[in-house]
Amino acid sequence: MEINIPMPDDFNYKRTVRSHGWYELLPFELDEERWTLTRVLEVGEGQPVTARINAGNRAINVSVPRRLTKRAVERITRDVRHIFRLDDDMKDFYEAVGSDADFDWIPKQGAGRLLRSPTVFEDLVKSICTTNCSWALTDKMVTGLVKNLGRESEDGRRSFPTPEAMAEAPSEFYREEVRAGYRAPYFKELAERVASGELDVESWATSDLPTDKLKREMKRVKGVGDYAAENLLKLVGRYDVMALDSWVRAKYARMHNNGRAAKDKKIERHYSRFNSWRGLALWCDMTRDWME
DNA sequence: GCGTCCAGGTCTACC
DNA sequence: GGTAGACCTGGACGC
Repeated sequence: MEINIPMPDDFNYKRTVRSHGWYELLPFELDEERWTLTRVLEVGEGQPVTARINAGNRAINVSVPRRLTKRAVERITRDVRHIFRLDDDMKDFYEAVGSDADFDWIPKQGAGRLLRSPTVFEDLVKSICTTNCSWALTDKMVTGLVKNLGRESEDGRRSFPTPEAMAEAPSEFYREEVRAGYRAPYFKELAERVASGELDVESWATSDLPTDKLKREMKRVKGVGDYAAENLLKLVGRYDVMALDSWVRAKYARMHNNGRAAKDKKIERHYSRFNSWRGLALWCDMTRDWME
């Protein structure tokens, strides 16, 4: 069956899909020729469903291989809206960057929506998987989690594991199968805290806490330091943080500092005129050439 | 084939 | 609050 979800006029499907590396990590898969984004989604009690997503003229088209209940359709619609941030109001951001010659391409192209997972838990686990390793190892760790602990859809693909499924797996599994190394106990502990209800990470998406307090909360999770917390803050819609990592520092050096390393303070100053949008302006600047 | 470095960093102990 | 050293993995690189 097909589900059509209206999209805002300023929404750029391709820019959003390739807004950062998440589209390369299971349970996302991108067909770069057809621009079909495949994603295994949970629909509640029943078996997960493999959704094939593409963009039409005015709506996002979601194709699923079986007829779903009204409740399941509502859940998929909610997830797709969340993943592509269709409800984000980009007006203020576009106004902030639109009058700057180096950034006016952003509103013109409809960039700035960062692809995210259906749950904060998944974004959090994946953020930990990006720390202190190559992208190839991040991919390997996420693949290990999904293939071993995810629930199977009808075509054999798997969903992202729930906190409960991750809590049941022993620490050795994370070390030996997922190849998570020193992160192994962090995954186990995080999953147990979330599954037991002690830690509600989904509330971070709608939290009223100021950014610095929310960041402190996030950093109480083992394995989450400044970079991972700030990356996650961007994914929950807080753009007054930079999330500087070695990739951004190297890219900034190439783009704006004649190939020489720049101090973090200097990078922050470069985008400070965008105030609460500085983190998003930075990321758009760094990834401008991804679609050129 | 082997050793070293480091990648989309974080934790702990110590000052 | 700031910093040094340890920490898993695996690909790239030099020898």
